Amino acid sequence: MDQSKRERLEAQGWKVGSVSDFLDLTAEESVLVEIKLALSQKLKERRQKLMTQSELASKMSSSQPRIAKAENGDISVSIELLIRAMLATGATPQDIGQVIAGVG
Amino acid sequence: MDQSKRERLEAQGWKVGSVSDFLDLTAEESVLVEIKLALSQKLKERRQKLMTQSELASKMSSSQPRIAKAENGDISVSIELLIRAMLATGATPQDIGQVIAGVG
DNA sequence: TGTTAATATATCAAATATGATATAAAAAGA
DNA sequence: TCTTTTTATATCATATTTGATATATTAACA
Repeated sequence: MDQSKRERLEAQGWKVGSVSDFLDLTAEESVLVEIKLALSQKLKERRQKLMTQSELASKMSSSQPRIAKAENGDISVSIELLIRAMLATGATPQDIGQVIAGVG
Repeated sequence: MDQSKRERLEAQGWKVGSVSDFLDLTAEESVLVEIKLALSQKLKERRQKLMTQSELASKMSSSQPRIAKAENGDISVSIELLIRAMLATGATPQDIGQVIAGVG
């Protein structure tokens, strides 16, 4: 993993003290992180083409700040919320599956 | 949706009072339920070939009862846990993506 | 520039999900 | 059958995730 990726993770609260600490994440843990980041990024991409964060938030009875966190890979956002948000942008299960399959 | 599917959902705690109540789920909500059920089923299928529920539970520092709930589509199990469990059986992001893409 | 719209950050109480434990039920094998 | 293993169910204190709110920052644009 390169420096910039690590910094991006750390900035969002992922407990990454150092590269070697990061390597202590099990393979499964880091795949999970990567899945979340991939969903975040795709969500942002889709949402920006269609509506504001506030509009998306109403569509799914959430809040604008939570959408901002979802799009920025904040650690407090669950995969569940990311998927709900993707669906609210009109993404199909195929779209979502493709994003996840693209990890790794 | 047929009667048996509805009964399966209700048995797991999904709030499905009647067929028409069920239809009040937004499209997004029911897709989310279907994604969870699809992951549950695939998890059970994979796990059974490889190990006991207890063994899987240790691998991911969870508990046997929670694996049972995950495999049976219990409403208290998050997509997050389902994905963690899939990964602990050796599933790849591709495997998981394929399951989700297959919904709908 | 100034004004407005959009996004980001911080905090928090309430809701939900968690692993643990105990134990019941079912399945597998003698 | 009896015994052991495996899976299911119930309960619960703890931890995590949630939407809401307030507000700061940034972007868009007149």
